[in-house]
Amino acid sequence: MARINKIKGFADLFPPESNLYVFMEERARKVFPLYGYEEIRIPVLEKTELFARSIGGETDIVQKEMYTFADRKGRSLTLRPEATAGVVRAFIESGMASREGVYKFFTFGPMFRYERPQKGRMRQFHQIDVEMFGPEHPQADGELILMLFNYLQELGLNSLTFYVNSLGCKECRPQFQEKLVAFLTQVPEENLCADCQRRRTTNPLRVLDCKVEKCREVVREAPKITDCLCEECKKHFEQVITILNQSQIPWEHNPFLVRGLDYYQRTTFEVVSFDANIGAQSAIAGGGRYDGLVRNLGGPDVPGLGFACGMERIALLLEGQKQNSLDFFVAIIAEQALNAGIELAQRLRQKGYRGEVSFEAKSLKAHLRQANKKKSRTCLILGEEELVQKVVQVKNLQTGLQQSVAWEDIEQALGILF
RNA sequence: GUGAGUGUAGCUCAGGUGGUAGAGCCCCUGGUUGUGGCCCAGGUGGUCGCAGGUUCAAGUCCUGUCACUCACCCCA
Repeated sequence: MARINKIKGFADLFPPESNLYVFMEERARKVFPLYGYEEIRIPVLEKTELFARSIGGETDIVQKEMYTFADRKGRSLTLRPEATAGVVRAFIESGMASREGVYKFFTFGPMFRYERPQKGRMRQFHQIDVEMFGPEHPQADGELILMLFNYLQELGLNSLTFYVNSLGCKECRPQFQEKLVAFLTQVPEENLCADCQRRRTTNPLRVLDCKVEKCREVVREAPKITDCLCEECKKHFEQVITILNQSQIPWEHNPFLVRGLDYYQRTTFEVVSFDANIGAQSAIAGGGRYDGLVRNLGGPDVPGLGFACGMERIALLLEGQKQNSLDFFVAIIAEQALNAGIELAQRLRQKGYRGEVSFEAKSLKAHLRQANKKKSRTCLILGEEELVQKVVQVKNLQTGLQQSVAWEDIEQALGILF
């Protein structure tokens, strides 16, 4: 029979790799609640319109990257390409948006984008998503970035850079865009790459983070958004910076940081790694403030901000870290001892020890090889003699020391023999 | 959507000019009638991505096709 394989850009995760994901989730559950965030669960599938309206109809995500299907009644549904839209929808739909206060949530799960896969980019990928609603204060932006920093440290990640920028608001951004367009139109065509020649009319902000060298030269002379901010935005940005400085976050102002989703306002940020292992996709997290979004999706005018971490990319940085190991491995060398082995193992598990029992009697040599391979700390040997005397041989696989232990003392012995 | 590269054992890969498949690792067994990791010996395992074509003969040459990888665009 022909085999059926997984579809392009989707992955099966097995140990040891899967352990990295467990680790990231575990640390998220540890760190985020320290700041008052609670975990939520929301659907993976939403009405297509939700994404078109929140992310922006002209963005690449909506234009060419969405997994969109018609359901059995012909309604257009889309697998979420990012989490924020769904969280905002749920926030409004639950009625929470209409009650005042500060709301803090985090969630994680799969996202879907129809792109050509490459290193650090999958069609089904996973994000850890954090959202906060309510505060308009710059301290909220600052603390959010601080929490992200804290979380990444908790994962053991160092040498990261936080790029921070402000995109202005509805008032000042259009003014800046005008200036930028004016500047770009007087640049000789041959000084820009083909993409940017097109972009300077369709999406001028994107020219700012083009990677082509000659474009970057042009951009160096271009007007900077942070020089064109209105008073309010400028003050906001300065206060965010104050928090970043007092928190000793390794941050840099990147005036060319433009995010690909339309809903961002004011603060935006991105965390990048220069680790060789991560490939060309160096951004491991990104986010910002999206003050108009809740209203835009039919809710009240509640400010919001948040970020997402790309788990696949972080996994590349963590690679090979987490290896599961056992506390004991029960080697059964006599058929009659199989059931006693199960019983013994069960008692140890009730004390919190992790271990496995062999389900078939084999040579002791084969068992020890296996125990060693599974990186078990000890091997419990159960054969004919032990069965008769109601004892078990406990061998410490690190030291090689071994001793006979009565069944009723096994829990205690395992504690000592570590 | 664009470009480049790669498909031979579970994994990493050898296989000038065509002559009907190899190594290392892994796994299993034995060397030690019940003692692992090192060493030694042996063993399991392959429709050479798939389909056509050329040829007495194709892993090797030609055509097509599929898959994967990396990069661009863009994003986490």
